[in-house]
Amino acid sequence: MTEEDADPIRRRPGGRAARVRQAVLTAALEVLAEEGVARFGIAAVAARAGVNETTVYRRWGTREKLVLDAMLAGSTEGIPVPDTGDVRTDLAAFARALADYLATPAGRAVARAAALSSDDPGLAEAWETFWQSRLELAGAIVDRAVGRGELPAGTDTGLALELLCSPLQTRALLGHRPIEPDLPERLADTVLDGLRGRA
Amino acid sequence: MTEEDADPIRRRPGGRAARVRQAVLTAALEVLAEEGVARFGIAAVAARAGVNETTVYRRWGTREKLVLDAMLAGSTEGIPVPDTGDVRTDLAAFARALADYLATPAGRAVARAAALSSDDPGLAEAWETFWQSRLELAGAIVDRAVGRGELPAGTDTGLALELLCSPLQTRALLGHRPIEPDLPERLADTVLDGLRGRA
DNA sequence: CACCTAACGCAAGTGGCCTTGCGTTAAGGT
DNA sequence: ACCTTAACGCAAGGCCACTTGCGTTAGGTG
Repeated sequence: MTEEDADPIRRRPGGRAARVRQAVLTAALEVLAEEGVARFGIAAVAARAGVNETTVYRRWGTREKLVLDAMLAGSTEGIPVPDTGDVRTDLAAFARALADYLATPAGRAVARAAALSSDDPGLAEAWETFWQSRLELAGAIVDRAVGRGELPAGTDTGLALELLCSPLQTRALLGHRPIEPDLPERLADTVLDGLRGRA
Repeated sequence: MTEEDADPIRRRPGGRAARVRQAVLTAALEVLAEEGVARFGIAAVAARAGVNETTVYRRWGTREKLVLDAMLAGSTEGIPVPDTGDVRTDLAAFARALADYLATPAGRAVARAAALSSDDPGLAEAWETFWQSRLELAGAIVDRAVGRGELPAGTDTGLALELLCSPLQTRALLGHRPIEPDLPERLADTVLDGLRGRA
């Protein structure tokens, strides 16, 4: 059974609706990157998308839901996950890519938006899946290292990535303090030593 | 020379002004803990403090400044910094205390508020000093360990605390995902091994 | 092609956040 | 005790996010 057939109302995923949706989401990402989360408003998004304000309110309801949907839709291009055959190189490169992304207006906006809307249980769950999918991709770095014997068998992939990424995320969120160029590399080194234990 | 004398306007730190200030700040902390950052409003704070709305707006101006001031004023009681003579015990206890604090409504509110207002340069600087003072206190744990020879001489105190604390902060900020009971201890262990390097 | 209706545009209206002008209260000095 | 004025209360108003009712457009179907 398909879920579309279970829908009591006949939806119209065709032409105009899809066009409007795409225009609004891309406009939302642009406004988010330019104005920031605080000044992010439905009116600006609607104007840029060439769509009436009412339409946006009816389809998404609140700012938070719109931001979330825009993130999910625009998350096709993510942070690249390197695979050079060396854990240290991979982790350092990934940390640097994340740091660079968080330094962009869009990156800052994503982090802020998630922090904002994590009060709502429903939205929090959606963000959870968002982060989860991201972390699973990067988890391949650690898993491959375990397979090659570079890291012990019982290594906690999630803990490793949290140790590597959250310092960067925290600086971007609470942050004021910039990310030094050598920070990603130092993080990767320290985390690796920590995972290997006192060998 | 005292800085009060340099002020061109005669301030009145006495009786009523101080009473109003204290009432508003405590009311702000209460509303912040109960309603969260998103629903935090000047009207609710003024009503609870038994003060007119206008007074709050004139003294603080915006929500962000009020929240920041309330945090700074209420930061006298902070997270205790243990000193048991063992780094691992100290770090684990501190991480647990931080985790417990971030689990409370007030703790969540503090983190969210900081993430929200970090767009404004002036407020970001004020928050920076806030975090800085907190981290310096906890830095004593690492410094003492270096003095005892438990950690190498070149240990980066700031990096150590960031590795220990930011995973917890990130979970509280973006988070949905609860902090497991054993997470603080595992963080302390892994970070310690990382700092000691491949010895 | 003709019909149905989901989805959009338009415009008026609501409520909450924030500002402003003016009169009143009380702190602090003489 | 008296005066000055910082700080507060009150009330009116502006601004902006958000809602709602209704008419119109255009996707989808027989």
